[in-house]
Amino acid sequence: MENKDIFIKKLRSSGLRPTRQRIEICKVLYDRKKTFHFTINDLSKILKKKSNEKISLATIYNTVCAFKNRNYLKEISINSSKSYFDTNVSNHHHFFNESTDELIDLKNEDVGNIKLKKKIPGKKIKSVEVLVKIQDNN
Amino acid sequence: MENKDIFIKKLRSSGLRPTRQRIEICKVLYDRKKTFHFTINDLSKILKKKSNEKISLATIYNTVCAFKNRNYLKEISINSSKSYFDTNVSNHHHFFNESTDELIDLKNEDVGNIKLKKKIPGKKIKSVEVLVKIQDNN
DNA sequence: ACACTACTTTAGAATCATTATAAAGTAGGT
DNA sequence: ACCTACTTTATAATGATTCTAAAGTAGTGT
Repeated sequence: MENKDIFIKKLRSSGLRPTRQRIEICKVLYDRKKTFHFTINDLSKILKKKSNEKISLATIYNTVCAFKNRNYLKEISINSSKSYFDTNVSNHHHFFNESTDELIDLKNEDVGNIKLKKKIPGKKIKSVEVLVKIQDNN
Repeated sequence: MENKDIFIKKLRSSGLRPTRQRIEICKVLYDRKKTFHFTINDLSKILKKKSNEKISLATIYNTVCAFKNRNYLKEISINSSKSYFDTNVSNHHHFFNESTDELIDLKNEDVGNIKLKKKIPGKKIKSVEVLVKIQDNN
C-alpha cells in the first residue's frame, strides 16, 4: 500500500492526525480512478463492507467535515434531505438525475463561461455553481 | 380585502380548497410588492405574529408543499440544514449571502445565457440553476 | 520503552427539520 | 341540513446531523 503513505502525508499536511479510521476513509474516497460522489450514508455502508474496522457514524461525520474544511471534499446540496459530497474539488458543475438521485460531473467547459453582470458592494464571491436537474424521458 | 378573492381563485384554480389557513398563508406570501424568500421557520414565525389564526406547523408544511407542486413557490436548496422558498417562480438564479443566510434574486440577464454543451441521452433537462455564494468582505 | 497531553473515536443521547398518523373539523355539492 | 371528501391539528415518528462525556491513541519529550 504505497497510497497509504500518500494519505498520511495528505492528512498530516493539513493538521489531521493520520488515524486508522481516517486512513480507511481515505482509501474508500481516494483510492480510485474516477470521481466519487456520495452521501454520508453511502460512505458508511461502503466502509462497513470494505473495511475491517468498525467506524462509528460520528467519526465519519467528523472526518468528512474535516476533509470538507481542508478542501479535500466538495459539498453539494441538492435537496434538503441530505448532503452530497464530491471527491472532485476542482471548480465544476453538476447534473443531478432526479430519477435515480445520482450526481454527475459537468466540466467547466461543458457549461461555458458564466459572466455575472451584477455585483453586490462589500461582498466577495465565494463560488458560482450550476446545477442542472434532469429526469428520465418516460 | 379584494386580494382575498384573488387568493381564493388562485387556490381554487389549482384544486386546493380555499381554507382560512391557506388564505392566511397566501396573505403573508403574496400580499407584498417584492419577492419573498423564506424558510418554513420564517413563515411560521410571521404567521404567529400577523395572523389571529393558530396555524399548525403540519399545515404550513402541507400548504407550502402544495404551493410548490402547483408552481406557486420555488424551492431552493442551499445547504442541508433547511430549504428556502421563493415567491418568484420565474426562471431565475440566486445569490446566497453566507454571512447572513440571506437569499437574493439574480435576474436571468444578470447571469447571461448558459449554453450547456453536454447532453445526456434519454434524459430531459428539468432546470438549470446558478447559485452564487457570497460573503462579507471582512 | 514510558509518560504525558492533546487530539480522536465512540456509543448513545440530543436536536432539528420534516413527514406520517389518526381523530376532529370544514367546504362544497346534493 | 346532510354527506363525503378534503383539511387541519396535535402528536408521534423518522432521518440526518450534532453533541457529550468517557475511553482510546498519536506524537512529543524524557
